[in-house]
Amino acid sequence: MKELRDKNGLTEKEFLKAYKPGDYERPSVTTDIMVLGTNEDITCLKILLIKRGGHPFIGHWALPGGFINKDETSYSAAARELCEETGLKDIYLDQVYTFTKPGRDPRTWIMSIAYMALVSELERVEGLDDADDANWFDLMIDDDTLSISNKDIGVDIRYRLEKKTFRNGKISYENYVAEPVSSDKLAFDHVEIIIESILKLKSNFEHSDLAFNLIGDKFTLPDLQRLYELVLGKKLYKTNFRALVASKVRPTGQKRKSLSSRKMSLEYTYEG
Amino acid sequence: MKELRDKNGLTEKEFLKAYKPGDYERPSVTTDIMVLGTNEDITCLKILLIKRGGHPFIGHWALPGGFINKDETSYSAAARELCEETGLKDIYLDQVYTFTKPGRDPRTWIMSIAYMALVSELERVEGLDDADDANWFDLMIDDDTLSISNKDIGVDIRYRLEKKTFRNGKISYENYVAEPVSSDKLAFDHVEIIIESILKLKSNFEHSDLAFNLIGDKFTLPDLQRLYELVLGKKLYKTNFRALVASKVRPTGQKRKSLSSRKMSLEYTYEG
DNA sequence: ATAATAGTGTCTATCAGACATTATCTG
DNA sequence: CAGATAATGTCTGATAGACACTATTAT
Repeated sequence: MKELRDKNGLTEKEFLKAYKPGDYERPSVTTDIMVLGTNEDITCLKILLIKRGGHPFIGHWALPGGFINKDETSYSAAARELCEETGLKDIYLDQVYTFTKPGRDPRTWIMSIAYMALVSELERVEGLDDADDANWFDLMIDDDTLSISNKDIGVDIRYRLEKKTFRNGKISYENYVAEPVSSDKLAFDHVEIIIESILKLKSNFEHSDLAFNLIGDKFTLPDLQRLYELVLGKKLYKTNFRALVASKVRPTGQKRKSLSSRKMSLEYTYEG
Repeated sequence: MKELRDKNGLTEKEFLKAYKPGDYERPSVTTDIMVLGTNEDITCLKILLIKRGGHPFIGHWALPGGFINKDETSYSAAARELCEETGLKDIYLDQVYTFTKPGRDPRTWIMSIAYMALVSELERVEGLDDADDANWFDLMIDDDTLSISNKDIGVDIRYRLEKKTFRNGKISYENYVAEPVSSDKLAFDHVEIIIESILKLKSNFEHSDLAFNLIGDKFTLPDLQRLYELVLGKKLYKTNFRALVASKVRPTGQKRKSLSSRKMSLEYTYEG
């Protein structure tokens, strides 16, 4: 069983020794990372974008990311790029989807493995406000509009969303198609990456502990509830919300002001 | 805004015209497809594997799949490979995860975008039993063992599963690590692909209509329930199950024998 | 002092879990 | 006919949705 030979009479060892990768074309593969946080009072999601300094899409805003090296996984590449470009590390980072449509990058054949990163309020500010061309943007999404804006630098990128139904085997599912309605647009197919990631975040949010990556180590329940309401896009009932998270949190015994309401409230921490 | 020039003074058009992909190394990218079905009486999941005819892993069983071409998406590549290798088309096909660990292919740097395909009993048999080296295997998975076997051809591949906890940001999640316990093993990291895909199938199964891709157009409720029990790995109560699927199915008015029990039962169809 | 928010109590509709009963079918 | 399975009815406990009320807090 060990010394099987192929049609050329080679063992596996001999085959691998002689192996030369073919001459057919190969794609470049990048990671693109959607980094999400919230603003001070948890009223708005924030997304981190980088201004492109070279062609293509020069001057356009894009997701941070970069090419994957031969000796790393896509996860390590995403973590490395994130740290290099923003200083963020040890944060939540998860693979979302791989984008492969030919022509998605006008240069050449480039696939992108999309990741989603979540940062809490406390880590969020660090070293970014004055980074060369990185900036946090308000991200707002509802049933028919996606908007990415930053008043300070006068950027307002808007897409109109249209629901479209796709079939897959015997079942069908809905997805959004984005049409730009502002003169500013995101680079590449990064809108699609953002939409896909947001949908995944929403659908996992209620039944996982993802929320605790978007809030500090110590928090109040009103703040946590604001966060849930912000991501899910709907009001929740206080009592029901507290029952939902009761088993996940533990009171610290302290009190603190809620970030959202500026009122005193009991402080809690995540029971990991 | 249209005629931005980069540091070399080039417009985007000029840049793209002059663009030469760098000389740095690029990975090959394949798709691997986990095709799932069930046996005649819905007592066992079936997985489609192909026997490798060349190095590496010559003689080992592997997921069907192949390289992605420059002019197609990973989805089209998966659909194309599936049709070429098995004749299956117009079936459920969905991206699962992209595997990138260096060394996962002993030849060279190869990433794989994993897909999951679901086929119903009726389409399933078509043209495969005597395909060169493709075969359906019984797939069984529980908390500590994964087994892939086919009595007819005397194959019994087994892995011991160990739960391991990983951290991601502030939260932690569990995953399985597989150790082979049979002399036969799957090619490459295909065990990991199978485990990841099965977990995704299970977690989506209850709250989606995935099930209807694994059963014929017309079916009995007892059969549909067997399918749910098989995938979820637990007994369900008839009444509760019927309440769950009531809104998704419609009686045809006919009767037919259940595949699982061989008793007469009302026939239903999927209300897409 | 007042308006807003925190914390808690409770009522209800819904739904999953769990049996029980009767009808029907196969061998 | 006997044993198994189909179809349906109903009870229970958990939980999400929905308000109400009181205590606290910021301005």
